[in-house]
Amino acid sequence: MSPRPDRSSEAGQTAPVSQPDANLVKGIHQAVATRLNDDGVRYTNGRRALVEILARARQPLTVEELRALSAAPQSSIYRILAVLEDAELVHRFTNTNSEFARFELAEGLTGHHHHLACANCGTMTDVTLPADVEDHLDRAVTLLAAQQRFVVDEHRLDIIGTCATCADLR
Amino acid sequence: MSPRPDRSSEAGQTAPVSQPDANLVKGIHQAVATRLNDDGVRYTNGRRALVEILARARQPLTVEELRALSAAPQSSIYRILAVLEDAELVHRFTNTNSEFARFELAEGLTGHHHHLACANCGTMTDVTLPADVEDHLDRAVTLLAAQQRFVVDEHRLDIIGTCATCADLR
DNA sequence: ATGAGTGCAAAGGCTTTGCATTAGG
DNA sequence: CCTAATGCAAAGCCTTTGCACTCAT
Repeated sequence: MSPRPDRSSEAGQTAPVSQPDANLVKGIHQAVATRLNDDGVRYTNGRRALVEILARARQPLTVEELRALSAAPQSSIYRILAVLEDAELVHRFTNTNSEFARFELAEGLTGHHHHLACANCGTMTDVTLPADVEDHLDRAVTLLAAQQRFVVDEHRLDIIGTCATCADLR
Repeated sequence: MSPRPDRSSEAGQTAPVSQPDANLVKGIHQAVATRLNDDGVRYTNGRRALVEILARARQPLTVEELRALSAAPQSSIYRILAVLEDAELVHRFTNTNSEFARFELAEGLTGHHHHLACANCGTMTDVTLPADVEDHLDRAVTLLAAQQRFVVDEHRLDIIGTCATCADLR
């Protein structure tokens, strides 16, 4: 009668921090700096370091994963994430599997995308739908919502299944 | 620097338990009974009562909302939900807003649908996309995933915005 | 009778917060 | 200098669990 998936074993493959992509990352830092500055909030080393990690990741990360990559204590990580979330620079959510929270840079910084979520190892990777599909979907969603006088702000699509790595391990 | 939305005030409008729809509900009980029986699990009064509430709701409910509608103690609610989740009769997830968990009957019982999630009051309501849009999306998703050797199991689409009630209150 | 199910209260585990210290402008 | 930011440890809060009791078969 397993109540909830075991959290400790759920990390799956280690969190990837891929190749530099220096220009893109630099641009993100710039945007974050500007935004925080406008908000009268300091862009300190600790905050810059976390943004760097999030910018290089190709996927939303958990606090545990961030901790493994960041040297900052948990409380600081949570606090920095809260600051960035308030500034709408970071998006926080929890996977369908209802494990712990995951964090990613806001779409304003990374562009609109969706997630491939592996039901086995829990990892998520970013994906982008073809523009025409996205348009089609967007129009349908707006129309549908309007019927209920619901004003659409955004949509989030998660694709759940089994990732290649987990499939290979079987 | 609001870290997380305040949980206590988030209930929003009270959880709706709409008109009977007796036949549909009866069918759901039937399906649940069969499934649990196959699993060698008893369909007790407490469990039946919870399923009844979920079946009548037009939306995923939190434990707090279930509690308000159910008379059973929290621990039993959580335990019953865990049993139903294990039997794949209930789906558990947490809203983008990262509040507490929400529960709904599995799509096997209710049919495939998506959610209109109000960013203000936190309530969610079920919606269905036109079949052609759903098809278009489904094909694109499968294709996209295949490129990464990701095997799609299902997809979940949440539409975030402001519900009519909250819009009126402004 | 006998094991599954239920209730209560206590424990767990991710997340938040108070307070003293450090660092940024 | 002076306020914002950080670190540590303690507290919070949703959720889970141990144990005794009850109910269904």
